[in-house]
Amino acid sequence: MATMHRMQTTGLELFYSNGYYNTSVDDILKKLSLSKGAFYYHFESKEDFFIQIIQNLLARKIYSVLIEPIEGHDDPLKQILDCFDDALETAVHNEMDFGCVLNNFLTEFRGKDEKIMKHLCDIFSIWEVNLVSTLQKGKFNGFVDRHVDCEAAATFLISSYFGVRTLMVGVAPSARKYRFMSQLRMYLKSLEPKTVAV
Amino acid sequence: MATMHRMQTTGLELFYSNGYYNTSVDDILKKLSLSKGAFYYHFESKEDFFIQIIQNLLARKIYSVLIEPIEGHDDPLKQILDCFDDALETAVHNEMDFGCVLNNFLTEFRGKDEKIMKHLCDIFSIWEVNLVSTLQKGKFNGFVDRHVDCEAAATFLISSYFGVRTLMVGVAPSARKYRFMSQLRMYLKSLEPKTVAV
DNA sequence: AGGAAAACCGACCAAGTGGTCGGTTTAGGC
DNA sequence: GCCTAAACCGACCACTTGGTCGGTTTTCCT
Repeated sequence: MATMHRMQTTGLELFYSNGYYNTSVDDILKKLSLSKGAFYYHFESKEDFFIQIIQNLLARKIYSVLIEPIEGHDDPLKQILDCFDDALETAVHNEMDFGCVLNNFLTEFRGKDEKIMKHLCDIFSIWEVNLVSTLQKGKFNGFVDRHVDCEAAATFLISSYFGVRTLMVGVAPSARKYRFMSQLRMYLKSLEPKTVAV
Repeated sequence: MATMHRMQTTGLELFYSNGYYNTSVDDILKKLSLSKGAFYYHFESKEDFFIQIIQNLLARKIYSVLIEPIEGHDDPLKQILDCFDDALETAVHNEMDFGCVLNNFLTEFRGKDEKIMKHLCDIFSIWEVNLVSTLQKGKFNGFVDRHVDCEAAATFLISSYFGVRTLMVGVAPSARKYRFMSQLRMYLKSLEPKTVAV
């Protein structure tokens, strides 16, 4: 059981940094000093292996970093700002950053492996739905202007997050983060309820 | 010379839809009914081949779609909005859309091939610099509020564009485009000069 | 027509790929 | 101690990869 978990952890590490197709099963086994036999005893194929990683590790990661910090609080706009800020700050301090895991895998598997794509889209969908409903609740509670199109806002927020994570890899991540956050703050402000004109 | 050009064109096609590492030289040659000999007569390696594609095709494409339509006009905010709208509309109608070419390659080569990364970053940089200077000119001409941080705005715009292109692939591209554009319009509005209070 | 250079062919190579399988080690219940 | 089954080993397989090279065809200039 411990072996299985170790395989998944280093599997995700390598898949994340080298890509799925560019990481061989042997690469993972070499890093763990294990043999082919051990791998195919626990998993029936490389694809199956990756799907289990998605469900066991990726899904939890996305939830704990991008969903859980936002849902269930009163002011969604402030929560979103803080959540993005934390996530980007973590990325800045991670010298082995390769962008948003979900974004990278979505890009890599597009049109190649439908089965894997389905699982990735499921995770993405959970994030999106949560964001939309959090915004709608914020509207109900008076933290978001009632004219705001919550689905549109969620799409825009996710887009910008995916994009900035890609931009931040490598060149001046800290500066890019700072610039991004300043504009995000402006955008979020435009979602706040308009004070009634005198 | 015609052969060389055909190779680059279909090379870009396949690299774009399948990824660089997941596309073999043989794949490209099979589609063109050419042989290994022809390939290695014109190019010294797969890497060299791709670099030439970047310089000959990718650079021009990015310029004609994302740079040229924006620069040189008066109101940069309107130009950006129209430019993004056109680019996204093209993507919506392209049933073989796999996201923004530049974004995908930047993601794929990160940490793998420094030489190629350099060339990709160069193209990216040109786009970024152009966007910043266009915004600054807009500021000078009174189309952009003088308090706007142009570099931050450019980062934010590029981020959101990269991200939405990824989101639009596959699931409901048209709806996603519409939602994105509505929020982009809002954001760009917040960059307009504030009318002086009465 | 002739000849040389440019363009192209395709068999071949070493290195890797995902996956198989017969066999060995290890752990736990009796 | 014994036996079974889970866990693991590593040689092996068919196949693909990027790249080479000796040779053939095309093209074009004189």
